[in-house]
Amino acid sequence: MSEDNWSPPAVLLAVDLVILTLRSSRLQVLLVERGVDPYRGALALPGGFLNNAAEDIEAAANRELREEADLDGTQLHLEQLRTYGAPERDPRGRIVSVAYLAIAPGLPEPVAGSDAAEASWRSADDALSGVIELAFDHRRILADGVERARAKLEHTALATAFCGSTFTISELQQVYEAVWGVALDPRNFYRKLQGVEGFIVPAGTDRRVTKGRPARLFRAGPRTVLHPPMVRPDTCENGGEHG
Amino acid sequence: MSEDNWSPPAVLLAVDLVILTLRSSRLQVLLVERGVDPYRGALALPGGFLNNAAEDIEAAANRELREEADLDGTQLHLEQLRTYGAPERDPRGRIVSVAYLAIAPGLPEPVAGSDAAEASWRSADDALSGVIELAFDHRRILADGVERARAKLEHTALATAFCGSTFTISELQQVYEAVWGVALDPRNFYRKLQGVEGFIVPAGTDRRVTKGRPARLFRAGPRTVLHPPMVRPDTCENGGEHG
DNA sequence: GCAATAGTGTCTATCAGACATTATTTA
DNA sequence: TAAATAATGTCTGATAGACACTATTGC
Repeated sequence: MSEDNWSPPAVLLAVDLVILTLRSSRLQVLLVERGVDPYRGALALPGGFLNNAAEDIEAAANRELREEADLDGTQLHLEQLRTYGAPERDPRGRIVSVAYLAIAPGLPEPVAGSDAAEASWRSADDALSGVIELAFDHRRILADGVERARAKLEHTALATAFCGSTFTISELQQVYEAVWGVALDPRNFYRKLQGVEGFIVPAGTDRRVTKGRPARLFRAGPRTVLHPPMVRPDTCENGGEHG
Repeated sequence: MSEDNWSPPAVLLAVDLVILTLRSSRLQVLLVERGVDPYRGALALPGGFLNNAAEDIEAAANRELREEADLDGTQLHLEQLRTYGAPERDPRGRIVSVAYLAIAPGLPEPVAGSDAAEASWRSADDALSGVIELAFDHRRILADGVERARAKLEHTALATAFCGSTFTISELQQVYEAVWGVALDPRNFYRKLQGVEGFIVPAGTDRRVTKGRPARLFRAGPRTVLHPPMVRPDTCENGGEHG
């Protein structure tokens, strides 16, 4: 089965980042314009190769987050998503990419002139539907990232990662509505949220003033796993309905 | 930031398999005894390097499934679990491993003399608790695999992958009980299962004869996503953690 | 005052959890 | 007959979904 002088093949390892945020109540993803072939000029997920053979993969993800998006990985949610390694996924050769999912609070457009000058926030829906074309298999990676975020909103407190350190309940509702792509009843949402102990905790007596009555401010609570979960409304998916 | 003659470092890519099954109503995992250094003689997850630079990663997982476990990947559930790439995880050098999770129906002990002669089913609990020591970071990989299986039982039809082509409702209940490590009420379980349309469908008029009244046989239905989900009983968990 | 948003209450269908009962087999 | 397991039924507390109402701001 194995020859005497067989030795395992080496591959190039890259990381790609699905960085999601909420801007103007829409789910957006950070994309960069490629400056080199292949796919020069096309949009792609931020990412790059390991710096050296000793660099940890998650450290590489944090480094790309800083270099390409000007974001601090210690301040936002970052988790490994999945590894993509089809032999033909990159025309340059055998490149295996470990994708990471990052969730950031709403941020301004990356500043021109910075390291992240080529990066810009784009509509996640446009990228998913193909209105915006992505290089390589990045559309698939994005789809997996968005689906991961959707699923984790249900049973973890991930939604707070889309918000600043303090937020109102309606801001949190906008996160759920934008990521899930559904409309939620504010009153039921309010009641449900208050019922899950430790999900959100009051943040002092400050209020957020906009147009109507000022809203109370909260911050993320100690609970990360939601019990019972938030329920995503039936979007008549999959094999059917229910009994 | 990048030197002119910089080139990305290469790494060795391996796959590791978390193969779970149910034997005697216990969750078990397939482990192999290592015949070579490092960790010679210790138990480890089945796995190995890519055969060549053109081999697809999932194909490599299927190949290892066949070579090391004598299992046919097309007949059982196989999904990518996670990638492990800490620089020091393997004393031989920089080896990045893509772990896969496989779920198999209850099977006999691998036959001595076959390619899988070194493999044997072991208690998943023993391996998780440290009673059985595993090589490398394989205990962590196993823990992630078991947790993935536990979570997926809740909102997918994965449980049927632990059973043969036909099964009884109580057999399916044993899957949930063994993987979750809880006791479930047979009557509520029965009612719940029948209520989720498309999860399981009757398989003819045959019955499974054991001791008491013969049980109806079912097979997996078309539905893969459970709506509403099966609910894992409160095991007074959480305060904070995440992966 | 009006418009707008925040926050609370109430009803109801559904469902999970507890537990009783009947049915069908082997020994 | 008893023992064992399968299958069905009933009650109850919790809750998701629908929707009406009150509260507090800016204009």
